Order: sequence, then structure tokens, then C-alpha cells
Amino acid sequence: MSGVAEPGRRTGRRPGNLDTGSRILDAARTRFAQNGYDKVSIRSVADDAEVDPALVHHYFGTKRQLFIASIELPVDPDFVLDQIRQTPPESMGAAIAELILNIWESPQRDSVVALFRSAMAGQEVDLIRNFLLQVVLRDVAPRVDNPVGSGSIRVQLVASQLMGLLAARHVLHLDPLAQVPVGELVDVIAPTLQRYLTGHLPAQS
Amino acid sequence: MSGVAEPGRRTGRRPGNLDTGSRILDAARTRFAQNGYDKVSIRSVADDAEVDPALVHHYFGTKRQLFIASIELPVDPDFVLDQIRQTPPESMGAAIAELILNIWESPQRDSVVALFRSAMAGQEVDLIRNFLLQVVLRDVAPRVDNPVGSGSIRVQLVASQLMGLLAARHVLHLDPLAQVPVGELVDVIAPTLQRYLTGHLPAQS
DNA sequence: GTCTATAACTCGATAGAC
DNA sequence: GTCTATCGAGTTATAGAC
Repeated sequence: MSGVAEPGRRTGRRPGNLDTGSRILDAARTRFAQNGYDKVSIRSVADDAEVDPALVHHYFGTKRQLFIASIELPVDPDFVLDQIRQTPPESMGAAIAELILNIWESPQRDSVVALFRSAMAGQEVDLIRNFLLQVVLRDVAPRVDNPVGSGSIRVQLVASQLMGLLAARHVLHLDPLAQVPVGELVDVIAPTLQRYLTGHLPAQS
Repeated sequence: MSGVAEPGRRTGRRPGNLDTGSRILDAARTRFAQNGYDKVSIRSVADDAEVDPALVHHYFGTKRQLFIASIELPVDPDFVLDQIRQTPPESMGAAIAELILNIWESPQRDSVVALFRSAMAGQEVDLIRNFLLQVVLRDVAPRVDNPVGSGSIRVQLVASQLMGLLAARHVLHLDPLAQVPVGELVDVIAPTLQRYLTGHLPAQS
């Protein structure tokens, strides 16, 4: 079977090994999520992908470039933002909790966790803060800007609760919080987010 | 002036250079807070303290020991816990917010931030989770355990909001949230914590 | 495209002179 | 108590053979 080329068929190079590049990328994603940027070595990624370390450089250049490539959110921000846009302000708390918490249970979780950990470690912090401020939050803030000027604070309070949940559940793995089903957690968190967005904030009155 | 010893005075070794050990400790504290455990080298701490790197080992042993020594909370956990213990459950939200947020504005902030960043980076995570679970949270959980079994989840929800606030304000420095005076923020956060502690949690009913 | 070999560097920790 | 010198391990990244 093997080694003997049937004339006209099965000759030449075998079709890409499920693509070496994407195997590297997958390995990098989970590694970065588990250990954070600093503690991940190109060698360990190469090992996980069962690939030579030099190949990682060959495909992605420097470690930083590999990180950026691996982090690239497979979720379309516009898709998420569109759903939020179509939600009336009175029910945005539940909508956001539902959307975000479910993303964190999806395969995209590794990317998000890796991004968050890197931000906390001070790596790529500008990249992340800009993404947060200019892409995600800036879009929602004007819709909840009441009283005038409170919009940014409101959405950043929401971000703080969401980040804390990410830290507790997916980084520290606090039990039993980490074991609570998403659906229940959404119901618990939604009222908090809703109050931050449209509720009465003592300091603003 | 210099070099000439007046008889009977100013002889012998000069009084300790403000103590080499504490200079090292101070440098380590701010370094760890700014850069996290991983990115701090013993050499860099020694540079900041204007001390030979070998001296750091001489005084504190390994890097881990230096970290623990530098992290050592200047706040007595019992002091904080006592104040919480003396608060009736109905107003614990405000009490906790008041206590914790003010600690984060005190000189102890660097230690707390360093600890948090290390936890997020996966360093010393057992040490931190145990501290959190067994020292801080375990004490409060039984007092808000209603319905039975909800106590742990309740306090961990509180922890999540507090950690998120720490991340947003003191790690990511999100403006304008990072600029809000503590007093106002306490009033904003307290109701959230109170609901988590004693309020109605949809999933529990 | 893939891999070997290695340059160039940083780190923690130690031994030992002074 | 303080410093020099260095070991050994780990890293990114590159050069070049195949």
C-alpha cells in the first residue's frame, strides 16, 4: 500500500497535514489561555502541535506575532454589537449577560481568557484597552447616557462585573461559582448589569 | 570635614544604610505591583534598591520567599473580618464595599495589586485561592447561607465584582471609572454586593 | 517545507574572596 | 555584610543543510 505509487493516483505530496499552520495556532491558543503569555514558550507550543519549533517562526515570525494571530477573535464583534444594538435599553442587562457568558462557554473561551490574562499581566495592555474602550464600550455608552456624561461610567461598571466573573470562573476556578450553569448565572448577573446601565446610581443624582 | 574622626564621636560603622533589607523589600513591592511576579527579576529589584543582586538572596533566599515577604499584607485580616463580623447581614454590602475599596486607595494597594496580578498570571495561584477561600470567604459565607447551600456562591459573586473593580480601576486604569472618588463608588457598588449576599437570586428559588 | 545546530541573551542561584 | 564570578537552565531567534 504505502510507498508504492499507483500510476496516476496518490502520487506527490500528501495533502496538507490538516495544515501545519492551524495546528500551531490551535496549540498556541490553548497554551496562552492556560498559562498566560509569559509562561508560554514557542517550544511548548511546538511540542503540543507536534511540530518543530523553527516551524513556528517560519509560519508566524516572532512570539508576539504568534500571540496576536492566536488571539484574533473568531467572533465578529459586529455580530455581538448588532444584537445589543437591537435590544431596548431596559433589557440590555439580560441581553449582554446572555451573549457574553455564552461566548465564554464556547470554543472561543480560550482566546478570551488568554486576552484577559495578558491584559492583567500588563502585556499588550494598550491593544486590549483600546479594543475595550473604542470598539466595545464606546458603542453602548451613548445609549445609556442618562444623566448626560454617565454613559462611560455605566458601561465600565458593566465591564468590571464581567471581567470579575471571568477571573473568578475561568482563571481562579472558584468553586462552586465555576460550576454554576451559565443559564442560572445569567439570571443572577443580569439585574446587576441592568442597574449599572439604566438604574439609579447614587453618585449621579 | 569628611574622613577626620572627631575623637569620641562618629566613629565605627555608620548606622545602617536605612537598612538594606527594607530597601530591597520596598523595591520588590513596587516592582511586583507594576510588572507582576514573572516579569520581575531579582536583578531589577536589586538595581532599584541600589544593592548587589547577591544581597537579595542573602536577605530573603529564593525569589518566591522575596515575593511572599513583599506581599505580606500590612493589613490584619482579622481586623477587617472583625468589622464585617460586627455588621448585620442587611448592611454588609455597604460595609464590605467601604472597607475593601478604601484599602485599595491606601498604601497597601501595591501589595493587593501585585497579589491579584500574580493570581491572574497563574503564579502562586494556590496560595491566593486558599487565602481567598479559606481565610476571607469561608468566614462570611455561613452568615448569608440562605437558602442553605447558597452561601459560598453568594460570597464568590461578591468577590467577582470586587476583583473586576480592581482590574478595571487599578490594572487597566479604565477612564473615567478609575477617576471616580471612592465614596461615590462605594455607594454604587454596595447595592450590588448586598443583593448578592442577602437578595433574591433567581436560580435559587 | 522541515529540521538541526547554535548564537545571543536573561534568569535564579551559589561559591567563595574580601 | 558585601561583592565578583560563574554555573546551569531556560528562552527567542536565526542560519543553513536537506
